[in-house]
Amino acid sequence: MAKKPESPLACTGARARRLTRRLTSFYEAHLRDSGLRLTQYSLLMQLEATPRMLGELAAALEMDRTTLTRSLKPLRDQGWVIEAAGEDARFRGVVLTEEGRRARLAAQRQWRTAQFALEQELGRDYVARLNEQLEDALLRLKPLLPEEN
Amino acid sequence: MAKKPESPLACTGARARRLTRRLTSFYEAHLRDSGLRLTQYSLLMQLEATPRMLGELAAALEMDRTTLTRSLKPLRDQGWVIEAAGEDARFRGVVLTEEGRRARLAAQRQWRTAQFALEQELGRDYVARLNEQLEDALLRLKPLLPEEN
DNA sequence: CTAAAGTACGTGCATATGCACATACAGAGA
DNA sequence: TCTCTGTATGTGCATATGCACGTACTTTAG
Repeated sequence: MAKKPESPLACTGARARRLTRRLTSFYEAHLRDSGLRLTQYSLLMQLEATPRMLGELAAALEMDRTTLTRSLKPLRDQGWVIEAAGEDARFRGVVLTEEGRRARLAAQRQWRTAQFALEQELGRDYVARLNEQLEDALLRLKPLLPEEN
Repeated sequence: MAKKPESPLACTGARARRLTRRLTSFYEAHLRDSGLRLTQYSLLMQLEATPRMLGELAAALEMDRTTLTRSLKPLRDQGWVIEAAGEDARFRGVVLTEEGRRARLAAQRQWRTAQFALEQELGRDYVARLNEQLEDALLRLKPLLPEEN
């Protein structure tokens, strides 16, 4: 039994990237009116749940710390988020403003529309399974620790 | 039965993005020596298979055309790829150079290491299933067509 | 043949992503 | 108190991503 020749499509990472692109464009088509990107929406949701220090927030979202810093800028510019140093001046607290709360609420309605549309497209159960599969893969594939220097 | 409250994690798109980040960093940790990003590797593989016009290539990889243009630049700079106009000067053919072929081959070895490591981490069958699931989701979730103006 | 319509691409702009390096601040020890 | 070290964060650089808009070249209608 010869090994199957490798096709460029055999790459799990490439596939995941492609699916993510498609999903992102799907969600963002619905979020367009809110002026929020999908990432930004996730950010606002996370802040609503628990205001946090920047680093904590990055860990919760599992985003690179520096990516988060930059992702917050447009939200700051819109007045949806405020950053303030805590007692320990090294920390920067990130807080949702009242306007931010409103923006999040509006965006959430559109997000729901998107999620509903996705379930229409793929089937409610299919989406539920997909969520579980993604979640399970996340549980199994541990993030790489940055090299401890 | 009351509806479950929505958590920020309920979003399929956010989950997919997270998994993609993790997979990308996993693969790229292995590809590091080759100097290629995962996307660039996919690109070289695709070119090896069939040299194409830029637009065709973008469609094959399902990448935004303009993203592809920019992604080719570092490969051009490395001398791995050459672009040339065809008879119809509107088209630009993208061709792998001999050096590009060598780079691809070296990268492919490292990609294999990565894929193998992934299978070690998650189990061979699990990865196979994940691939199928991703592929299936891609088949079902059609890409959005840009608005026909 | 010439203007209009169509096709394939590139550029500018705004994020998203992560690494390497620099900075700011706090606590521990001399 | 004055480093030294550790912690939280910011910046520079190089892609990745996609939309809106502009450009170059071809084909087609008149």
